[in-house]
Amino acid sequence: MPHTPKAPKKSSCASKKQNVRRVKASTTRRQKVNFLKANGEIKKAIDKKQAAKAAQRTAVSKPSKRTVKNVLIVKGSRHTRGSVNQNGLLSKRNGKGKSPHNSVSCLREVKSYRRVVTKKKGGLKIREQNTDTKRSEVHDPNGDGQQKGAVIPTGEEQSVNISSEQIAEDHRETVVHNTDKAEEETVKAGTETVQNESCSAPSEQPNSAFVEQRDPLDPVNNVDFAYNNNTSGPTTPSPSQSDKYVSGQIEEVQLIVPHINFPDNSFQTTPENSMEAGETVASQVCRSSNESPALENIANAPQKEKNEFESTADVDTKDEIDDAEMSMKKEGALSLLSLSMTIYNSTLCEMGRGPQATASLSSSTESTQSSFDSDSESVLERRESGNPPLQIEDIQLRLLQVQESRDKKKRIQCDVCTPCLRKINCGECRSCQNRKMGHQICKLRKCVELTKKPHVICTREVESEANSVNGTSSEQMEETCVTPEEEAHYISLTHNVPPDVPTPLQHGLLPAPLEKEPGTTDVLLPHNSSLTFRNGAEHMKPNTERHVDPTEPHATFHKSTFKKSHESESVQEQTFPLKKIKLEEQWVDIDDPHSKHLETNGCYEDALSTLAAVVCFSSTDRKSLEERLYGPHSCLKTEPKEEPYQCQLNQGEEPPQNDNIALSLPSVQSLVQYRNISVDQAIAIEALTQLAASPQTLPFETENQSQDAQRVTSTYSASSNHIPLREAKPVSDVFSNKVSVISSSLQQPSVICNPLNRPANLTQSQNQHCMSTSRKLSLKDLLVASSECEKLSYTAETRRNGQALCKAEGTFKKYKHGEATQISRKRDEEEVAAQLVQLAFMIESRQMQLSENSPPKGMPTQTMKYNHNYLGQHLKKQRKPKMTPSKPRMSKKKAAEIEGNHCRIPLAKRTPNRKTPLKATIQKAISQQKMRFQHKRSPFLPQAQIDLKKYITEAHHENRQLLCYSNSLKKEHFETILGSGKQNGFHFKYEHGAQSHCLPPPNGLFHNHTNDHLGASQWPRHECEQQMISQVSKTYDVLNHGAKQQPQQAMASEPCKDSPQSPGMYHRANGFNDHQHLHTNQNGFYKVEKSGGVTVLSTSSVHLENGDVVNTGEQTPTKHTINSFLESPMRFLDTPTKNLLNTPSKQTTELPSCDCVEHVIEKEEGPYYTHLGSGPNVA
DNA sequence: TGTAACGTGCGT
DNA sequence: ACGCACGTTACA
Ligand SMILES: [Zn+2]
Ligand SMILES: [Zn+2]
Repeated sequence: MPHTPKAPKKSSCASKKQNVRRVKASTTRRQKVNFLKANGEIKKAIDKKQAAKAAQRTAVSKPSKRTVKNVLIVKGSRHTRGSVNQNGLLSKRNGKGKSPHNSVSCLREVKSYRRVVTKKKGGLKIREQNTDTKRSEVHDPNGDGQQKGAVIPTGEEQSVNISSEQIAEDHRETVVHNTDKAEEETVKAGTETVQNESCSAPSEQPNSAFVEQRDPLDPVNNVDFAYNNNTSGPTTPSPSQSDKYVSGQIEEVQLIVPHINFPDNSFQTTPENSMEAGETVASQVCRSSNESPALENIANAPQKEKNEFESTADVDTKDEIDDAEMSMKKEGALSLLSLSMTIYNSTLCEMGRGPQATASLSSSTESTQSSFDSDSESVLERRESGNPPLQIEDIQLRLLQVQESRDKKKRIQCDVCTPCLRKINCGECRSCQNRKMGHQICKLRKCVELTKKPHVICTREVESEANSVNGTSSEQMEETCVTPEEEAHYISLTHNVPPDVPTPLQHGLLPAPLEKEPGTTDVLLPHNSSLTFRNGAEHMKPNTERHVDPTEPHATFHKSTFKKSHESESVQEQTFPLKKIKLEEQWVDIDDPHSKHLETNGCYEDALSTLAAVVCFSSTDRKSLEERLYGPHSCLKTEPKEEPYQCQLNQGEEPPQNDNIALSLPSVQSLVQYRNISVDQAIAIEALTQLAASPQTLPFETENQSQDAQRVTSTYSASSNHIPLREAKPVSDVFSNKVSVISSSLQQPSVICNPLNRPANLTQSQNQHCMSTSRKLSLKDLLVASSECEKLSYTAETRRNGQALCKAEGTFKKYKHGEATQISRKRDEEEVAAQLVQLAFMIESRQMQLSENSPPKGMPTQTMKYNHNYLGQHLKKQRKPKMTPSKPRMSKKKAAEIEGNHCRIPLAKRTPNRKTPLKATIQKAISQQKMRFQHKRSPFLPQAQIDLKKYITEAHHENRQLLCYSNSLKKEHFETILGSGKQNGFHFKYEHGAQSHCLPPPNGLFHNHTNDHLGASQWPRHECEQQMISQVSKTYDVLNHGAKQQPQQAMASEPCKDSPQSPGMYHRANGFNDHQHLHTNQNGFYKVEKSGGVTVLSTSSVHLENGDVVNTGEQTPTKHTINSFLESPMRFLDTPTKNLLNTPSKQTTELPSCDCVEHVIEKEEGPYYTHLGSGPNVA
């Protein structure tokens, strides 16, 4: 007794409220209003008729609610929704679509049934009475007795009423629903109020029908059957039953449960219920044979009713029920229930009640279902099922669990995506303006994940990622970044993806060498995924499986992988959700060891060797290198290098040679001897030369190699990155952000250039080694001295390269392998040459610096980017690498001079290219064109480069300034570099996610820049300035802004010393902040481009030359600057990035006070490119 | 309990 | 698709 009233009351209350709301809304809105009104009226009428009792009101309210619900589906209170959903589920089972519609349809159907029933039965009065009594009962437990009395006469009703209040409740509910439905019907029909009543009766009708049906069958018998069935449970349901189950398992389940319960509690009633249910089932079955549609309708209707009942009964129960239903449907955990149901049904069917009852049964079933739906628990409790309860309970528990597990409930913001990161409502969007009514978060803040559909997420996410990748828009990247889950999926996908990716690019072109080894393919996979970098690197050889695991993803994943990588980075920055973390963790885990190895072991040489190997050798070599690196870390260092290299060379040469790069030992040896170069260097040189010879193949190879190298390096850097990424956030959000940004930027920009650049870088590194060796500076020494720093830098570069490669790959794939590859090849060649030269310089500079050991500052951009990851961990290390970059810049200058614009242009182009893929295809086209021009130029052979380097190196110090493409640029460089470094970092950190994407063209470039900056800082500012050529692009604004503060400070310290330019630098930086592309000098090109929201930083490492020449003494100031950058960039970035984000405008707002800057800016504005690189390009 | 936001459906 | 409105939920 008490149970019944309570539930209804609750429901009624809720329903009332809902009704009110609904009414309001409905009035304003839709047809519903009409229905509601009609319903309300009808309800009222019914209520009046039904009972003068006050309790009736409640009943009325219920019915009204119900009606509302029925109608409602329209507005549908949640409950109704839930019911609707349930209905929908049921309907879905039946094949119907959405719950609301279904519910509506169900209602209609129900109505029809009712009508039919009423017509058939003709015992409307009784039914009405029943309904009334039921209602009264609902309102008043006492009513039950009345009802019972009333019901009793009907017979079936007796069983129902008598059986228990619970049953009565169920019936009541059903009745009410029926009434409601009837009302609705009346409303719809508009004419037949009587029918409505009759309809109300119809709800009872089922009962009557049951009675009729029952008449033949004794309820007891039914009950017995039910019990038997239940107990026997196993009794195989008739095939028809199975069919039913299939069609509507949930309903059946629900029905079953109630049946079970009923039998337990009330003998007759239970039997009735069971009978009903069984009948319904049977009827359905029977009908199904005859009238499948009708059955469906019926089933739906009952379901709806059930839902309604449930809603009325208890909201909570409803929800649960809904969930349970959902779970039931999905999981089929309810199989037990279904079995019982089937049993019942079968028994019922056997009983022969079937078909007729169907209509009535449907209603009855509905009632039963509804009761069950309302709450299996509540129902159980109410009904107090004895034996069955256990099963039921189990079932319920299962259901609950399922529900819980499946709980639809609200999803929560990912807190990772850019929108989620936004904490301020725009106040302009409709959501903001209409928040009260809309209850929606600011559109700008709406989580990307939430915008996605819940279930499909994985695929969609991947797709989205892929799209984003394709789109290359920073936004997409950011968006894709994404949901942790998605990320996880992505990651997995990415892992899978990489393999795919490699196949097209790597495999297609250079596959042979890499592929030769089985692992290579796997390796490729990691390569493919920029994200995986480290993982890839690490995994590449050893952990191919890991990558393989992900194989799930498809080609599209490549993109996704890139995105993922970005995302992962970004995610990491943002504090990825667990899922993301998981994925990341994998990477990290993988990376970590590498990083450890790298760090712990002076693998630096290995890294170089690996780079060389990568460049020169096939994946196998790489693997060997990796193994060496990882396994014999210590060994890997300088001394062992040669051996491993040799081995690698031998190994690698053989396979790779086949492809393109076969390195000739004699040549290598000759190189070694002739030039006093280490074997590694010689190998690298040869590789470079070969690459130059076979540019086309090179790109792929280079890419592959670069990827590998990146992987390797990435493993180093990545490991650091991964760790930092995780930790980075806590350590410094900026760093992490930067990293992510950087990575993203790198990836995108790198897309075209990176692959080439990387190889170039690698080659450069090798060349550098050679150079260094030639210079007599042993890489080992350098490595040892600056092993960490260099490692970091290299790793960073490699990472960048890897990322870039990944991106590039992705872009290539996306765009068109052929074109991209060709271009990339040309670019690669040119870049490689330039990079080689730069590298040589870098190496030299490093050596110089190493002696000095003050490079860390130099890390600027690259270090910033990569280091960001590291930063927290390894700032110092980064600094050292910085030194190296500075050299490259010098080398670049020299190269530029020697080569002409090749290096520069390629870099510039690269950067633009990178940019282009990301943001604007136009830019890409332009850049590509430029690149093409540049590429046309023959790449520098390593030897030639070395020679050049020698000359250059000799003249470097003297010529450095000269080398500096533009003196003014130099100043700018400092500023830009500093600013860029800082800015980049900041931008990346802050903006990267949203808008700006730093596209570090060549890995080296950024590093170089950073390094240069550092080096510059270290070195005499003058030199730095000279060296530094900053191209200011709109993007610079942000960077500059970011840089402004720190750089200014740092710069102030340095530049002031060096020259008046420094102030200009500051100004510039400030000015640049607005929107400008900073282009660094030959040494390092900084290109910061902002297109819309994306900011791309392309940096060519400033050459050490400056640093080499002097700077050591002054490095400290740069350190400060660097430190300030690292530290302060966050600050700077915040505002600028925010500003940028807010106003991605390409405002060329304030040009730097310095004329130079302005000039640069002007020039740059058009092409974005740096004067050095872009100068020609732009020009 | 109140707020913010998700989920849903409908309408356009 | 987008917006609107509602109901509901998650969270504080
Ligand atoms: Zn808003
Ligand atoms: Zn989000």
